[in-house]
Amino acid sequence: MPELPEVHTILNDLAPRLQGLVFQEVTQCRPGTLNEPSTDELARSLPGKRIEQLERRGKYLLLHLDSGQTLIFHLGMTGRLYLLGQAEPPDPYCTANFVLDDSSQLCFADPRKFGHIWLVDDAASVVGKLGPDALDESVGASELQDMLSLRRGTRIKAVLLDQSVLAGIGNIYADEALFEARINAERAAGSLTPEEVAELRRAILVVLRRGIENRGTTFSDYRDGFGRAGMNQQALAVFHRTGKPCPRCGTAIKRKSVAGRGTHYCPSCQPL
DNA sequence: CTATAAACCTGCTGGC
DNA sequence: TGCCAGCAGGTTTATA
Repeated sequence: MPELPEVHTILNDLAPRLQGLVFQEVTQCRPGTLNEPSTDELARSLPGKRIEQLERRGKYLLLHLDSGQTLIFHLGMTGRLYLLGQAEPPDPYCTANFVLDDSSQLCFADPRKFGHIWLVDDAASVVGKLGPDALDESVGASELQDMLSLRRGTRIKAVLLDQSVLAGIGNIYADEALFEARINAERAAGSLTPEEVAELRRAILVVLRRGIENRGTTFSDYRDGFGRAGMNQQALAVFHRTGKPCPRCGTAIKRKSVAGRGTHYCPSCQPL
């Protein structure tokens, strides 16, 4: 599940390789991905346009073009966006292949087709509703406190997953941040003490930065901008570790559904 | 407002 | 060993 650290890793990989290149051709290898406009239309309008700058907003990757338009990718659950090596065989799940003027190929592959590609005149039409980026250091504990007070009756896990509050946190890093901050996922957002809010803000930054340092979390699908697996799955404390010992106290990690999401936690370190 | 659920999709897991 | 039902999950949309 590509979340902020995974998309950030892809951004870091692709930005130095793509900046300044011109699209030559777009081919569709597999139907079905949710493209707006269609891949056919992308194939008609992208060639000749130059990539000026790459940007990440939450889990979205933006390619700003010299036409003033923005090509935007969201990887959904199983999406990959990577540079295909020269002799590498095509990705069996490739839904769109972007050929650039240095003959490198950018492959968008997505087995479950939850991903999206947009080409828009105004990037805000896609990312305009996002809250501040979860890595934005200008968002401190007091700003987070204000956001939580607006959603004070909602469970804290649901608030963390809400991209209009903070952008970029998904199921993996929500569970990890709540563990790091020793906060139960079912707590009402408004019930957190100022100390807990400050701890949560710190924890969010810690787990996201660690995820980036480890080049993202790969359980099965995620790959970086060169098609390689990440390493952060080895650093996770609770996510996907049901029954295994809590790294802090040794208690067996539990899993339950909170806000409609599989939620992993230490029942001893994160009491309700 | 809040919350839950369904829909999208398909590889994988678990049960029989 | 093999088959199949059901789960997983980001986001949007619909319904309680």
